[in-house]
Amino acid sequence: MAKPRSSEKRNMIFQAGLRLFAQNGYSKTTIKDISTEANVSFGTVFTYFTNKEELFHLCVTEPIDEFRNYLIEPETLENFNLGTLKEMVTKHLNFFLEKEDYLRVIQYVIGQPERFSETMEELDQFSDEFMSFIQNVVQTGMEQGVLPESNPEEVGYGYLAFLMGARLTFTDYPGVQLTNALGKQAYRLFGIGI
Amino acid sequence: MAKPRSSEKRNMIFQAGLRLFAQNGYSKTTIKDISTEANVSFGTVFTYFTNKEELFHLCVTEPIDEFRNYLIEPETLENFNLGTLKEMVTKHLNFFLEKEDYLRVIQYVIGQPERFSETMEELDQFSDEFMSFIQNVVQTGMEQGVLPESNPEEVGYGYLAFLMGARLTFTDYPGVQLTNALGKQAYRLFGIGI
Amino acid sequence: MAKPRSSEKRNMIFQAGLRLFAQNGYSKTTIKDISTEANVSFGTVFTYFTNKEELFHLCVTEPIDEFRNYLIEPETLENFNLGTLKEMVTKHLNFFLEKEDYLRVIQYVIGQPERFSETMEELDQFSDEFMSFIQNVVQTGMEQGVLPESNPEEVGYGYLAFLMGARLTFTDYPGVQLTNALGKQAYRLFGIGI
Amino acid sequence: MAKPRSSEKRNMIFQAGLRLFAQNGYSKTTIKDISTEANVSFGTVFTYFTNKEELFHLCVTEPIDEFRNYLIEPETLENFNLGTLKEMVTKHLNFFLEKEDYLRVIQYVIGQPERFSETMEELDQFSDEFMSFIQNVVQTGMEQGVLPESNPEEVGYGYLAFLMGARLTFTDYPGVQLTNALGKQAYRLFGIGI
DNA sequence: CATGAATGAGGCTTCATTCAT
DNA sequence: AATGAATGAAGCCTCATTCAT
Repeated sequence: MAKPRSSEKRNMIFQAGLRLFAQNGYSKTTIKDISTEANVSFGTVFTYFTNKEELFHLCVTEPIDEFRNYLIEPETLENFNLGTLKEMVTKHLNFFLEKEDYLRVIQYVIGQPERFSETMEELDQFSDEFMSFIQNVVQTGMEQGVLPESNPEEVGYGYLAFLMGARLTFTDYPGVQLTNALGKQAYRLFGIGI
Repeated sequence: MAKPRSSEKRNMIFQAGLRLFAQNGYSKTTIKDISTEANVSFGTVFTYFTNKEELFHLCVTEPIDEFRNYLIEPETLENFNLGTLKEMVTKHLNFFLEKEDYLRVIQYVIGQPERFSETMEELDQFSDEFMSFIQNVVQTGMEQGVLPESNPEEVGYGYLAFLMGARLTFTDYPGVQLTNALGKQAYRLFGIGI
Repeated sequence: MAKPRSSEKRNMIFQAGLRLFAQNGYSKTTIKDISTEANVSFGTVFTYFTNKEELFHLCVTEPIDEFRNYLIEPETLENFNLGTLKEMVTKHLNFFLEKEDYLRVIQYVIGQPERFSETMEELDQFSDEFMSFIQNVVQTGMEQGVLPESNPEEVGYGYLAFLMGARLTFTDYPGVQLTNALGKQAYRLFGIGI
Repeated sequence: MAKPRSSEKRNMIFQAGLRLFAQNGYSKTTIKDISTEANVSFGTVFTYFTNKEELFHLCVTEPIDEFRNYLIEPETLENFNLGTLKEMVTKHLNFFLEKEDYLRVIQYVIGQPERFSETMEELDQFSDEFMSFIQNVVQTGMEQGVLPESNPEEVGYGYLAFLMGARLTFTDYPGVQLTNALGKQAYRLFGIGI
């Protein structure tokens, strides 16, 4: 009963699931919808995923590793200055604004933590890691005199809230323009006036 | 066919609907769940609401007016200084952190705008009003020399994103502590304390 | 619990029921529909009729007596000639073509005899009476040399079938024209060529 | 989404639907009833038919083609005489008396034309074709001196009414006997034996 | 008598999952 | 591995009937 871990078709189904779960939520999305979107027959979905719940869980959790590597860059800490900070912020904002489908399902899960508790746990863990990284950034920035006196925890809270909200709040807006506008505000959260 | 607009039972159902939609989303929430939670029989739900969809739509849109009056205070503009600004921010944060159920359903809708397009429209309209109010606040603050040079639109974007994200991101955290922490960050978005 | 036998409102409800049962059948017609059509409140229907089933049964059976008197005229037998026969046929045809609503519900019941067995019995009884009357007419006509040699039973069968079919088959056609056309055919069933 | 057009099971469901719709009408007949009668699971009905309404519509309209071929025989016109006419009448009567289930649903639809307007249209079309065929028969019969002077349209009306009524009126009667009795009356409608 | 809110049984339909091919 | 017909549990909604006002 072991499901194949990788294959062309599995990926098609996975992407289709991600897209549709993001757009319509869990219950509204049907296996039929997914199979159609993936150009795959109905039964094939069950060849690669045990059931709908597992597919959803994997759509949310599988990409976490990739994103961890992308969003948490130790180099930022090693070689810290205003330039690397701004690069980091831009990277974060772009990611949150571009990975629309993925962020949506994440927000979907976060919005119903009791319902998807198991999935939520894995997200929480990543969220903690990310927050802790940001706090490190703030700490480092303060120590090096690049950032003003701040409470690293508070900055972390605010920054994460800001990033999540950006994705949630501005669905239709053109990306680049928004990145610039929100970028300035993000710097302000770190205490940088420009 | 005309459904009674107000009654003890209607309100029970409404509140139960809001609570459950917030917790489990639209599809997962059943009319049976709602009627049980409201201590009302199954059929009674349909005495007050045409169908599930309408109940959901009303759960999202009916409170808007009340919140408009609460969140958009023209007095803030008439008598503007750092104190009134901080009061406003505190009020906003408290609201976004306390009206948990309501904010969750709003975020649920925003996360699936195509699915709930009609409901989304009414939310968008309110969001525009709110953003425009914030921009007025920034403009007034700048004119009076209370706020530093800023792009009002950018501050509006950032502030709204921040508020929405606050609610979404920190579900379990104790309110007061978080209000303080996030409050400082909110001021920073207006350019205060940088 | 005795229901009032006659009243302005009862009659309104009765007529509305007849009309709607004729148009939409039993199950599709709701008490709400009937009360609305009768300009009466919902609950009032139950003031005059025990339940829906009884209302339907009465809509079909109550008018029978009136129609018996109209359709079965002993005078036709007492003073028989071609003229009275033609008068009778015209009367019958007009009745079957004009009492649209009533004939429709009758045909509705006849079409589902197992479903409305009790109601059907009363209709059957009337149908027997009517058939027997027609056989008498034929017998009398033959004895008086007005009608050709015929099997009275067969004429009765055919004539009733013809009348019922007329009502069923030609819903939209203009009455007078049809009465003339079908009248000639009815005479033929009695063996009269014109 | 495409439903299989033919299969053992589809046919079982179709026949069961026809039988039950004929016996109890549309609303009273449940999908559960049909599936049970067809020895099929509940859900299987929806594998072959989109919904109840479509099943009903098809029960009424699908057999039309077959019956068109059976009831409308051009040969009757090509080789016309009293014998072929009587054969035709017998054929028609047998059909109307034997296809009990099918005729009942037809009459059910005709009795509620507003309710089943789409289905009714297809029936009307066939009815026109049939009537036109009968008129041709009468015209031909007159031209060949086999039938007396008649108004073909009137004969058509009367004959169709007669056939429809035969089925409706005599539900319980033994077929053969009735065919003979009604046969004679049918000839009379064509002006034969008067 | 008149009214209509309250109730819940019952029907249609959807859809995840199974399984034979 | 791939397919899709078969299944039936579960949800929404309708509506006859009751009953308190």
